[in-house]
Amino acid sequence: MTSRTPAETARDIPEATVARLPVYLRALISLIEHGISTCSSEELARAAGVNSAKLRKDLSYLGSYGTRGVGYDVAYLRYQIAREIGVTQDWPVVIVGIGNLGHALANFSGFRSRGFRVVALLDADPARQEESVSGIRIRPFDHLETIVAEHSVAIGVIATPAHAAQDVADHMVTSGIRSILNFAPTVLSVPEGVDVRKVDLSIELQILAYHEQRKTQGESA
Amino acid sequence: MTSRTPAETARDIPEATVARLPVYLRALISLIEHGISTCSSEELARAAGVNSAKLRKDLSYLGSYGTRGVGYDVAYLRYQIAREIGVTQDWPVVIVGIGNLGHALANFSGFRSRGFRVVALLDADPARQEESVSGIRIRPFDHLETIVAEHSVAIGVIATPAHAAQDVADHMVTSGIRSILNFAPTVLSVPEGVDVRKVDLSIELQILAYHEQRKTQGESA
DNA sequence: CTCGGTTTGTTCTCAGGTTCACAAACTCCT
DNA sequence: AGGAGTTTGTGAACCTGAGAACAAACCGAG
Repeated sequence: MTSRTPAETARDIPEATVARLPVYLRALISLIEHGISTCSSEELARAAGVNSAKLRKDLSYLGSYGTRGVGYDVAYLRYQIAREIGVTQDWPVVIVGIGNLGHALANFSGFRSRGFRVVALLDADPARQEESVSGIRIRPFDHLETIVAEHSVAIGVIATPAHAAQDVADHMVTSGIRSILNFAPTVLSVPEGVDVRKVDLSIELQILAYHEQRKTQGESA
Repeated sequence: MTSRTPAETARDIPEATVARLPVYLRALISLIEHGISTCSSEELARAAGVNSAKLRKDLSYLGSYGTRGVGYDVAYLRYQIAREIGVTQDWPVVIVGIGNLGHALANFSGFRSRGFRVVALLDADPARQEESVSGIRIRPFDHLETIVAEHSVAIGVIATPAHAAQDVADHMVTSGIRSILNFAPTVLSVPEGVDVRKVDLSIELQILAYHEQRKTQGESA
């Protein structure tokens, strides 16, 4: 059987699996670019950096898209995962806080090619509102609500300093944004129903430092 | 009274806890800046965005640094966590790939204040080697091995395009680097004993898109 | 010194995620 | 057509992590 109607496909996929689906998607695209049209779970798993059992179990949550004894049709699986994630059409995104990091994000071509379209760059500093980055003019932060309504923006990116982040998040929520990617090194509090994901550069480094310390510990002693 | 010798303190801290220690550290620093010298697990947990039971359990892996009926001495706990993570002294770091993101990372002041010191910026493109970013000149990529040896660099950051990342990682490993923070959207393969952490902007957005899609699904139907 | 109030550290239980291992299902060759 | 060889999908065991709940330990008042 396996998912006759689209509405029945998405059931309850474990969070850990959801976090890996984009990795599989990227691996599949890479395979396509290399002209590979079929692959086994073993091959795809290697390309994605996981083991094959986990890959197969992850895919089994989406449905039964492989063929036993053969493997997976790369293009077909790619479409199915993209559909499951929801990146078959582009999502409009706004970026708030166009400092160093904001610039880098605005210029990042990967967003465009992976299902996202930057519709606006916002900054509270009037001095920055003269500039434009990769063809998009920087606009005043208080245009947020208008822009969100106009473009049906559902996803916001915060790249401001830490002290401004909570205020930006509050405005995003009142404007109707329900998914936030936060690069500011601070804990955001948002109402129920709003998703926040955090990317924190120095935390990642500190985690590495911890392990590094344990490695070198034995030697120096 | 728990952990006489330093060698006995660090035992086997769960990975999930390690990932949260930097968050606690930041919350403690914030409390210090607000002039708070003592706090309960409840207060610290709120500042860190976790629940208090989890916080207490996490801290219990490090030792017994609180006082029942009172709470935690903020400054003392801050030092203990910093020591556990290993950021009481600065770690030298090199950044390879000084494009948009590399620039942003090089300018990011948070590294400096959180236990890391950027000792070199490297790029393979000779055109970029004229520039200097936040006072550090960009040097040719093949200086890597010399720099790593000279400054005892243990941590490397990759901010190159995807196609160059594996080659950079290989060179880092041969130079003696054993911890890598990878911003390039690709899976790195490294020998045993080398840690890689990955930060992938579009994957984070895709995870948000998945949940966003599920939220809006009910409405549009 | 004792008692009430407070907060930590820890134990126990449960949920979620990973890995193993194998039956089911497919292809290809003879 | 049948059998050998592959590869998927999944049931079950195992491991890691989260949360509730409580005993142990501390403070301060009287």
